Amino acid sequence: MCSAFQNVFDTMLVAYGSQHWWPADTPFEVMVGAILTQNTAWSNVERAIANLKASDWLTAENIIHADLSQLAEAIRPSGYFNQKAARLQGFCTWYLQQGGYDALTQINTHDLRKALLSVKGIGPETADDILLYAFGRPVFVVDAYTKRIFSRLGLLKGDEGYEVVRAIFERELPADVGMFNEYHALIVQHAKQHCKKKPLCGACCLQQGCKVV
DNA sequence: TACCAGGAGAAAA
DNA sequence: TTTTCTCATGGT
Repeated sequence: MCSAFQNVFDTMLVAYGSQHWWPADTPFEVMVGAILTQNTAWSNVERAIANLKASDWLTAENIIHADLSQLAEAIRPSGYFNQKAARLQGFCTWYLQQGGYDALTQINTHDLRKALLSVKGIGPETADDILLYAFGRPVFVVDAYTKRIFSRLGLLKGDEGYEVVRAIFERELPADVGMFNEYHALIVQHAKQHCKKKPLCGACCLQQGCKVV
């Protein structure tokens, strides 16, 4: 099988190379980063994570015991800091109640996704970031870039909901963790390079080289 | 100055 | 059920 979605992946991989995601040292750091990056540029999240590391607050135990206002101050650069501080503590409370990382790895993907979505502040994209990049589950992460780029390519209508888009990608592609990891990272890289505002800029590899366009 | 960034939840219609 | 509003910093 060689779908249009496979062709887009091949084209971007040739253009940008392997992205080596997620940019984090531990699975727990992936989870924290996934919450902090909601509607926020990653460069701002990096500052917030550096502050957490400097305060030794990059563990679930230390986050829930941190003073909420001090925690908010540490993550201020990532924006929405009051909201995200409360959500980080809420997530970490749930995380420890579940028994931590090793206990969560025992749960099947469907149930783990459902459990993550039950946590306040964890929506579908954040849940899928965590499933794919922290737990290595074959889940396709959909973001605003995904909808924008694939709508312009004519592969999506553009008004589909999150779960519909996710189902399309997971139907069109093999359930391969390595590929899903790379695919989402390449979409982000592509969006940063090109096509932020224009309908498909001249330098866009998907316009010049992709067979589906 | 205005817009956008690796969203989510609550309130309003 | 669908749309709108709120949360907020930092770069362009």
